[in-house]
Amino acid sequence: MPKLGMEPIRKAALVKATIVEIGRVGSLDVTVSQIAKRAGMSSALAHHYFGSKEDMFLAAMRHILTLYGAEVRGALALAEGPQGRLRAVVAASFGAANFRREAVGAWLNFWVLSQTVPEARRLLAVYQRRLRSNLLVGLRPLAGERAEMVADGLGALIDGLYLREVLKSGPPDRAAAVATAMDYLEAQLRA
Amino acid sequence: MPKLGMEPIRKAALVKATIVEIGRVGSLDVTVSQIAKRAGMSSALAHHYFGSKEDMFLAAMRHILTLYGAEVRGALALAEGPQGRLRAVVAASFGAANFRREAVGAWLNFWVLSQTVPEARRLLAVYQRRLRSNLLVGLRPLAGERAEMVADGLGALIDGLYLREVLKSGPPDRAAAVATAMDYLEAQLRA
DNA sequence: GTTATTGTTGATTGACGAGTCAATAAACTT
DNA sequence: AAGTTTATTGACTCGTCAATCAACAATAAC
Repeated sequence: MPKLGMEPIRKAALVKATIVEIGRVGSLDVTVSQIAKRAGMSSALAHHYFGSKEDMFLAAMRHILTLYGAEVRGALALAEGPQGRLRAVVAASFGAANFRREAVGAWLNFWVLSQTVPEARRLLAVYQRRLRSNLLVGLRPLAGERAEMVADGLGALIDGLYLREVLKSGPPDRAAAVATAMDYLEAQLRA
Repeated sequence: MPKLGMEPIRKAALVKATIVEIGRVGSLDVTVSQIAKRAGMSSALAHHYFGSKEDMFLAAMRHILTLYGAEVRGALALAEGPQGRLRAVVAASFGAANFRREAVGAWLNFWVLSQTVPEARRLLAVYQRRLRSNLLVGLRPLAGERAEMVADGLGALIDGLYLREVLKSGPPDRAAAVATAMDYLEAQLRA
């Protein structure tokens, strides 16, 4: 009963399933069959739409980065003044959509992937640059020439908070993460 | 030509080789044969001394944590006053022995491992607790009741700096990492 | 000098998994 | 209605790899 125009639907389902499975298993050692099964199709079909498992990983990564980008852009649109912008970026980084168990687990594994796969490395570099530049817009008026150092520190801190979330049990504590990051920011701006 | 007392030598060689190979390949997808070859023996012998690949991973992890612990303890022995202690812990965290490419790569992968293997998780939790408590000793006299929050932030920041090192190319910049961490600390203590 | 004990490996087993292929079927085209 | 394109899968190939085994060698123990 082949309806036409299945491609985007199937691909979306596979991307979602990839993230969920990576998060569930906790590593990139997920089989294409597992992913395909969760997405409700055969592994052959998964290979039909994506050429390889690596392609699926990369598509999943792009998806997560897109989500993140959208959340930041949305928050930034409502923000006012440098302080508001900074708070918006930090809050969006730990937004409910990004800071969920599966996404965080997937994130960590994409970091690993970036050690081997150039395209994955590129994507992660894009994310880092974007975060850095978003922070700098808010920081320059407030921290002057110290802005760069503060941005680097805050960026690393955010990544570190993601990393630590992996070890924790129970649901992610977004408020605590935001508090820690904002605390850093306030301390730096007191200078 | 079997000399006796090979066990500790072989095991040490395997542990070292495990770390190097994980760092080189950039993931836990290293074969026992690769590790054994680098350590100058057959894969069968590797299995003889360690029951399984997982055991090798865990031994490698323990080794890295031991190195780190030793470096911290050494630095702490020479340190004077709360400030000195804090600086010592931070500097040791980015010490030449720990903050090398292979070790950082291995570290990241152990984080991944901790998602699946309880013992790996336990080891990482021990590291986190130790770091936190080391920081708190120095922080309590200086930051009072804010000590806990600052310790958590600094801990996450250190992990984040490790994480970011993975993406960088070229040799690790220890000085920059220490500077960023100390900058955070000074900002917090200015309150 | 026979008998454990320790060190060592090549060959083998057994399982698993990525990617391909041939076949089937429904839709669209002309 | 014949032909083309899209959707879909079960079965298969081919490679890889962790783990085991059987065998051999050298040292220590008695």
